[in-house]
Amino acid sequence: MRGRPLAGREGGVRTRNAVGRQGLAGAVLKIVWEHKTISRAEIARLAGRSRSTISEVVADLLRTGLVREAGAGRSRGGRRPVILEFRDQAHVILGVDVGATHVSAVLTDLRGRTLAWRDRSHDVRGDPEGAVALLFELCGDCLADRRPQPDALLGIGVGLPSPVDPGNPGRMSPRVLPAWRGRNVFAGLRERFGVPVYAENDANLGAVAEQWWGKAAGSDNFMYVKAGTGVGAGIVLGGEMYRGAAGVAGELGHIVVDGSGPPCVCGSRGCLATFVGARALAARAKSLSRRYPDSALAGTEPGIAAIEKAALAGDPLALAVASEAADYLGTALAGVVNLMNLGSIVVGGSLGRLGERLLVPLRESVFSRTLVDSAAACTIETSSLGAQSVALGAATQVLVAALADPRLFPGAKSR
Amino acid sequence: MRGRPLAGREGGVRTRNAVGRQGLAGAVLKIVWEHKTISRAEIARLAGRSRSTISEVVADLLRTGLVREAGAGRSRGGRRPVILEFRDQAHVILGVDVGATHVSAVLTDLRGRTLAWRDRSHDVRGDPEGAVALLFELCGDCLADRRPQPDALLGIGVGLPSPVDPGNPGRMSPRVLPAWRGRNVFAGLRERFGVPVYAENDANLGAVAEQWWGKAAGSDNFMYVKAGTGVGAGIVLGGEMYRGAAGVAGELGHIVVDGSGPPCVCGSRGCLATFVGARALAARAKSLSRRYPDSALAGTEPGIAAIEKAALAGDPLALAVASEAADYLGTALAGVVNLMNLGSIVVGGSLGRLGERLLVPLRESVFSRTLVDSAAACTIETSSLGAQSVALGAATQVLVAALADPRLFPGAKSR
DNA sequence: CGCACTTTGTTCGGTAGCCGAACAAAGTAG
DNA sequence: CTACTTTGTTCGGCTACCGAACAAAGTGCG
Repeated sequence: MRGRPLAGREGGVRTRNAVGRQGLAGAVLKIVWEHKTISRAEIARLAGRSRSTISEVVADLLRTGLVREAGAGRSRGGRRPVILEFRDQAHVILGVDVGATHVSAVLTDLRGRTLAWRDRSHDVRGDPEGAVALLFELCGDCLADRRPQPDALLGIGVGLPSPVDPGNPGRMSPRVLPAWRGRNVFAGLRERFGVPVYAENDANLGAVAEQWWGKAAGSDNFMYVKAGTGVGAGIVLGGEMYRGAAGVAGELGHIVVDGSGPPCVCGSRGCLATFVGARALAARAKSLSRRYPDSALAGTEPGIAAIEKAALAGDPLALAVASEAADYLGTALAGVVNLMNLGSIVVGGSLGRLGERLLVPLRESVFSRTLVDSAAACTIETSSLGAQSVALGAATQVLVAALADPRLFPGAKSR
Repeated sequence: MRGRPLAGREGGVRTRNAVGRQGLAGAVLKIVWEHKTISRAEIARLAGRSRSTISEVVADLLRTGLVREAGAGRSRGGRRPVILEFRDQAHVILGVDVGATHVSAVLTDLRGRTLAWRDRSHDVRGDPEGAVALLFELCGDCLADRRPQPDALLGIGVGLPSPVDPGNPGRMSPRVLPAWRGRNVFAGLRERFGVPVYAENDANLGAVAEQWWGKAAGSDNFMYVKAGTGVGAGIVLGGEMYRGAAGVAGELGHIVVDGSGPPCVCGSRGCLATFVGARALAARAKSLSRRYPDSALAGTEPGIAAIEKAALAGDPLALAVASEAADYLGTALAGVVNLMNLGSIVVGGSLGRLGERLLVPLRESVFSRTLVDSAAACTIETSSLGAQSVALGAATQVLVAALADPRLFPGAKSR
């Protein structure tokens, strides 16, 4: 405690006056963004400030070009309000998704709309230098597609399959990308494109994407489950990303779902990962194939993509495998729902793409194991954002940062 | 979204100026409380404010009697500072613990020291009116013990074995105390003693007690496990009590630890509650008694208290039962630790009182199932606060509220 | 249609909270 | 003894915000 001066929010003290009016400006900007069009008087009511104060703040925002006046609105029994409009096209954002076997990039506007999109398979672990080059290339390609004004680029968000300390994005866990000297990559991006770079764990970004554009919109306590090669989760509590004591929260794969199940690398038995990972699904498909001789998967060595495809086509073997996985996943999620009293769960990744075919057995599994109070409060859905999910979340985290502090928008006048 | 004006904290906007300087006053008061003795200049450094501002705030606090000047401190190379001292005896607090089978009350000072203590067995569910009368009686007894100045009582905290909505303490889940008309009891307390009354769930209060006076001090992300008749948890994340989407977070008992275990009332199989609840422990002791003919428990129908007592005396049957329970509990906690990346776990209730006899198998169970990153960050302990734990936490929540807003201290001059 | 009442957005003076400079008091180090 | 620190107070000033007042522009009722 000694020697460490308070940094930022703490004990309810307002965040050191140095922030000046940026706090209120950010709140107002976010209100305008949320409503798309809104009057000054309405902002004043929503923000709990006087009209005079809001007028001043809005005058600043008009100067930045993020907000503009767009005619008169409908009267509410008196003078007609001046409608303010958030300019979604004022800036663009790059979002990058670095997976284990692919790199992709998306260019979005300030409303999460995709302006350009690139996806390329690549063995990131085997060729990390190549992955960095590819990352730069895809970013350049996306920008070339739309040729935004200079200074229109707001920032770059990067998603990584590894825990990321947001206060120290260069120092990521070396387990996944040992060859990346982190900081170099991010510093390189910053220099090449001349904008801030934000790094974050991929499951967390999936959660951000769902929170802003997907099924979790409006939910303050929810979990995004990324069920693909492995099983990870991004957890949002009280509207904020939850990272845990050491920044590695979200490891869903080692919840025990069958104490007498097969041993797991973590030292336990019957972990979720031994039933739901890509390898486990493939093995299960193989061992069940005798019972389903007509299945398209019978006699093959199916990968997770093949199982996903077959299940979507209604293949009974693939559906049986998915249904079993859903039952185990539901067992784990039921425990989480009971403990955390979540408002919603969104499932993404390969399993998430199965939609109703996953949801029916999954919901059955969860709701048969939860207490009424908690269960009534929790909705379970699959993601609708598809393969762009993580890249979209990566772009969104840049938007989040800028909406909270409008000074991050290039061209925002110093005042 | 429409029509609902922002209430309190939201989107980083400061909490409506009506708070005035109380925010800073609360922060300063808490700093003084934490340091017990401290100078104005040191407060200024810790709070990140100027010395002039802190001087003004301190002048207000001196007038309330909560803080006083206590001579000169050691020089740090210049003029000697005036030492300010928090007056722990300025006020007293009542904390009440209403359990399923007992009612207890504690009177504390502002440092969590017990000034008076009453504990009485009572069938709360069978005789709710009697429980209310007993509650009033014990509060009166505690006050009679010490006869504090009129106006010295700061408030009353009440712990209940049921979810409590802190914004609406009268409307608690009717599952536990159907006969209580909630609001009447609290309103009655408020009127009888003339102070504010705060209600909260008992496991949450156990967590508060550990956070302020126990093993979780300094931990921002931890869980308090109350393992007695049932299994519940109080969860603190980011330093704040976590309540979940509907205020019922903390239901630990229905995490699955053995998918092929016995059926549970919740609809699942092999829930933690089927292995660790009071009933499960008793049944297990009975079925194991043949193997331990020398045990004090052999041939009896042991309750949880008897098992606890025997285990503390080293009885091999009781230890075997406790050890098995620890293994199951550890299985569930390992999943939670992996998912939530907690900084520490404190175990209270009957099982917690076993100390090392529980901790050795429990830690073994958890750490053999957790990944290095998360496990390295998590300490596991048993509570050292004993039977007063919940009542102490109940008193503490009153202290927390008052430290955050010094206007709650009686006699604080208006300005 | 006219009149009373609303709502919006701006202007302007005032206030509360906080800071920084300046200062006196009281110390330490050489 | 001198130079430098640290503490705590005083005081002027800045900034964010509010509220009152007002003009502009609307609605609704008689």
